[in-house]
Amino acid sequence: MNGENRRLRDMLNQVKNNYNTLQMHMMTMMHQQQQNQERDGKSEEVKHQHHNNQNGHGGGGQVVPRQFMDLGLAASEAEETSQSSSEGRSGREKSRSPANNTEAGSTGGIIREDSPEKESPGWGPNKIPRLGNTSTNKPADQATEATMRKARVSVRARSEAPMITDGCQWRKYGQKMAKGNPCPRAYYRCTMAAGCPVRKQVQRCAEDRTILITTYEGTHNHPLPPAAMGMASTTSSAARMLLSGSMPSADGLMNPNFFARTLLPCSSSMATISASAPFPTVTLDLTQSPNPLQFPRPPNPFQVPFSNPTHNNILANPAALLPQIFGQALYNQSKFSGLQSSQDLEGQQHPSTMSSSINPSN
DNA sequence: CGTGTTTGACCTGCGC
DNA sequence: GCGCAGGTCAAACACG
Ligand SMILES: [Zn+2]
Repeated sequence: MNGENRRLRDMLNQVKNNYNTLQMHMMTMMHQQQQNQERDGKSEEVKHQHHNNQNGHGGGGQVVPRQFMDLGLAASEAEETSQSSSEGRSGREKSRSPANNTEAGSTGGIIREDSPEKESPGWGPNKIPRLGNTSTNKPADQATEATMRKARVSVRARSEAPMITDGCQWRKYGQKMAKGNPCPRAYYRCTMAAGCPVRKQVQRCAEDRTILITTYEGTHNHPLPPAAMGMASTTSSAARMLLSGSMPSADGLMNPNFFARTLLPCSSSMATISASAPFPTVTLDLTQSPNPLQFPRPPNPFQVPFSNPTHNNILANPAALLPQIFGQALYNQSKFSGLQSSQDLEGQQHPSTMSSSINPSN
C-alpha cells in the first residue's frame, strides 16, 4: 500500500515535472522567436539549429510558426514519457532501473564527434591530456564544443525515484560524496550512442530529500527517441539561450525580463541564469506546486539567492525579488561575457561556417 | 557472455 | 608544494 502510494505520487510528480518542463520549453522557444525577430541577422543560425534539433526526424524548415508545431509535438511526447516512466517503475520502485533518459535533443550537427572511440582505447593508459588534445585540434569546433560543454542546465524536480526518467539511457560512471551534503552525487553518461558527450549528475537536496537535482551537460550527437525529446529540447534550448544571452550583445538583456513576464503569472516553474559558478548554469526549478493558490506559503523561508553567492541562484518565490535577482543575473552575465568574450567572439566570427556545419543535411 | 553498477584510485584545478 | 574538492577511470563485480 505504501509502495503503491509512493508509486502513484511519483507518477504524479513525474507528470508535474513534465508539465513544467514543457512550460519551460515553450518559454525558451518564445524567447528565441522573439530574439530572432528582433535581430534576424546572427540569430538565424540559432534558429536553424533549433529547428534541426526539433525535427531530427522530420527535416528542417525555417518558418517561424513551425516552432509551435514542434512544441505541440514535444507536448504529446512529454506525456508519453511520463506514462512510460510510470510503467517502468511499476516493477521496482527503488532499485535502480537502467532505464533513464534525458535531454538533449540536438541532433548534433554542431558537434561532430571527434572519434567515437576516443574515450575508450585512446586514453586508456592516459594521463594524457584531454585538454591537450583540445588545443591541438581544430579551434573552431573546439570552441563551439567547449562552450557548449561549459553550459549546464540543472533541473530541480520532486521525485522519489533515484533518478528522473527522461527517455535516454545512462550509464553510471562515478559517485562521490558531496561536501556539505549527506547525499552522494552520481555521475552518468549517455549510452545511446558511442561517443555521445552528454553527461548528467544527479543529486538529492540535503534538506529536502524529495527534491532531485539533475544537471545536464553537453549535447547529444545522435537522434533521440520521442520520449527523450521533451527534456532534451528543453535543456538544449535553455543552454543555447544561456550561451546566446551571455554574448556581448544587447539582447542578452532581454532574457531576464522575458522570463519575468512570462513565468511569473504561471509561477509553477522558474528559470535562473547564473554565471557565478565555474560554468554558466541555467536552473529550472520545477519543485513548486503547480497550483500556488493552494499553497501560498508567502512567508517563505527561502533565502534570497543573490545574498548567498555560495549556491547558484535558485528562485523559489518570484514577485518582489525578481528585479534584483535578474539584475544580478545580468551582472553575472556581463561578467561572464567578459570572461568568455574571446571564445564567443571566435565562435561568432564565422557565422556562416557555423550555420553550414549545423545544417549539413540540408 | 554482454552489459551495467560499484567503488577505490587517480587526475586536475584551485586556494593557501 | 600541499591539501582539498570535484570529476573520471577502470577493475571487479552483479545480473539476465
Ligand atoms: Zn546521447
